[in-house]
Amino acid sequence: MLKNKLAVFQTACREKGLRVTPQRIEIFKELATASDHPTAEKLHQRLIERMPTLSLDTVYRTLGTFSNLGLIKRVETVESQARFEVSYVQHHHLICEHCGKIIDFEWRYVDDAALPQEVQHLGRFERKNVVVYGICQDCLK
Amino acid sequence: MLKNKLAVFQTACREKGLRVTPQRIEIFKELATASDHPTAEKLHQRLIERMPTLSLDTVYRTLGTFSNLGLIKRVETVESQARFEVSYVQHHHLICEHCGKIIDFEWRYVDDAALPQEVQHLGRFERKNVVVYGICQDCLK
DNA sequence: TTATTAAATAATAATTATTCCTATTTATTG
DNA sequence: CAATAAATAGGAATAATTATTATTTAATAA
Repeated sequence: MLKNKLAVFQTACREKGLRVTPQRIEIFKELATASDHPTAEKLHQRLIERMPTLSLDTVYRTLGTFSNLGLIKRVETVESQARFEVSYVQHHHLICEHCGKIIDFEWRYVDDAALPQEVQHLGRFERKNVVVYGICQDCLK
Repeated sequence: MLKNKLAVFQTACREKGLRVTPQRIEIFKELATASDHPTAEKLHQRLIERMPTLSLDTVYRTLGTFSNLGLIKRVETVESQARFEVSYVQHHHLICEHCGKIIDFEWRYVDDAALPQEVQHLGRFERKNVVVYGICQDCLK
């Protein structure tokens, strides 16, 4: 499936006039195969193993570019460090207040719901994002 | 109504063993009467008008204390600067991607909904927070 | 295939946001 | 009013992110 994602990614880059550089490919690949919603710094740490000269700035810059183009998503959290993901299906997040873990979950009930009447005239609001705080199973033990 | 909020606030402080200092009162008051979900920095700017010696650190420290005790809430955004609010009724947020404005709205439909079945065994998750991104009316013009 | 060129990168400096340190002040309690 | 633990101010430190600039490189077209 990664090959698929990569193909989609490369096509998207070309469509938007973005160059397909080795750095961009590796950053995307790393994020696409990660399931822990890593920070820019964490991604950088992982990537320099195979790309020793990759700079942290490039990771930040690239994540910013991708997220502006909608290729990846910034997960909204209450922490100071931003966390990222490559997302294909619409989903929401559980955040453990104890260990900071972020868990994806799907919730069609909300995805399909119309926003309250009074929101309609406040603007054009569409992308719904639910974040649920609590304690994860591991931390409950 | 501010008097009410202040009374509640002072009682809460005493219950939790927090001293009721002028700084804490002013910070709480400022946040309770603000409707723009200000950042720590913005609050500080407003407060030094009437409390010239108030330090930025105190604002940060105090907001942290309040939010740990549940007296105020940190609004989750995708920006680097944290934003705060005093909230009494459960509500959610619309965020304008153009100007950054945050608008509160209520959504009982979601508040009352049970989380999906499969979330049940992932831990104890309760506080639901919906953030909807879009463009506000002002920015649409 | 190679030359051209605008875009992207690496490295480092700079900036922003937030937290820490410590001496001083102050709210609470008796 | 005195004692004291908690809170504050001010500045220094750290963490997260962004900007600067010289160098490299992907894309394009000859």
